[in-house]
Amino acid sequence: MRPKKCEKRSGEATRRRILAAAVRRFARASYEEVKLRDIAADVGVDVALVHRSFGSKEQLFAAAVLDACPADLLSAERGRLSAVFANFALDPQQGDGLQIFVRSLTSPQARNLVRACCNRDFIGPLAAKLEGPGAQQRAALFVSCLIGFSLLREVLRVEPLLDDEDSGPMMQRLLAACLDEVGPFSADDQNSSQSS
Amino acid sequence: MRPKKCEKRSGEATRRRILAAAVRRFARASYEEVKLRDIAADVGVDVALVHRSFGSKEQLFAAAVLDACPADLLSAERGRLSAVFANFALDPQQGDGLQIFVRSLTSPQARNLVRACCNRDFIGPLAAKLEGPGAQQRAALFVSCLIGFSLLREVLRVEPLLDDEDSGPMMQRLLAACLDEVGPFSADDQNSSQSS
DNA sequence: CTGATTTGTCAACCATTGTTGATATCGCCG
DNA sequence: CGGCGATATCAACAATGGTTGACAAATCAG
Repeated sequence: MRPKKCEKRSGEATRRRILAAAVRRFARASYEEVKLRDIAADVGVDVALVHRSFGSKEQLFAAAVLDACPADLLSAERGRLSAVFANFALDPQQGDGLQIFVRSLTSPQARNLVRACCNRDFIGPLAAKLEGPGAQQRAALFVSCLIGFSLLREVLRVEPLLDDEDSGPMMQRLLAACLDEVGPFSADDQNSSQSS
Repeated sequence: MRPKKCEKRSGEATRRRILAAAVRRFARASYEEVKLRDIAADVGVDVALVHRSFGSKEQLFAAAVLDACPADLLSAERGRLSAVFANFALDPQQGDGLQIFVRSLTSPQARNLVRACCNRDFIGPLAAKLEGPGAQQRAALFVSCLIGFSLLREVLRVEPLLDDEDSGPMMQRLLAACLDEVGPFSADDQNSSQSS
């Protein structure tokens, strides 16, 4: 039987430290770039411990994604979503949640997991807050803008997007346009149905 | 010295076939996923030849990016940019140009090259077509939307974005909004053309 | 034909990296 | 103390994949 007051010596504590280090690494480099040995070095333990603590690199990555997922972002009320997300996109330090997504988007090992997270934790809840036709599509477009922006800004570091003063309002208006689809977007697609 | 009318037997021809195979591979998988041995198998030659023909994997990738860069996209006149790009984003077969970008965005070996290409071949010319303040920023935002959309649609295959009927007009309006952004995403622009 | 140059192949190298099994060490219980 | 389980280390494995050098074969000059 497992001890109840246990987890004293280390155990769960080091596991958490490993997870934290993994989140930091995965948020700053792609899946392939991150080596288990680097994470181990961050924590100060052996590679084997990192591996054994989570089973495999993929499982560690999965745990990191779940741990860093900024679920609270979506608690913002409908009218403030664009502002909240725009600020979020501008501040990479605020959370590694989006970065860990963006960095690993093109990694084959991470793709399925990232897609699931993207649907479940972003597009789904977002669409639930929107009304009107094409809620799913608009939510997905919203997320794609957010990710594209973060990608060019944080990963590629494209210069025109680095300035917060300029990018902030612009980004917010763009996101609002995705959501409020009444204005520039609506036109006449009443016929379109929300599939799936 | 090299023969003048030469390049008949193989030489340059196989080099081209290798490059074509590389473009196809790099457009469908990330830098790390693509193995030189796969490209060699596509063409029907040995790995060593692929390597020796281009010097290294990185140089081959660079050649592929340059080869696939859809520079002609920007020849569209100002009023049709959003339509042209929206259609382009919807049709992955039309060219591997955008895909090869999107796939390799997060690859460390490709990052510098991709950023350079992104600035030189997309944002720069695009900004030159825009007037008003923040042309660079709007062009960058335009490209980020395009890339984010392509990423979620083609790489991640997020469902709500897969339907051309829904995504097409939506994407076009979003891109137009990036370009026209004189005020707060002017509410009424019915000038956009529904093409194709 | 002979020899040199290009074009291509074969096998091996080498570094990287996730993974695994044997082993030591610490905390605890009887 | 002596054993037990969790914790952690070490060394080694195995597979991958880019790279390299020696060599065969085709092409062309003379």
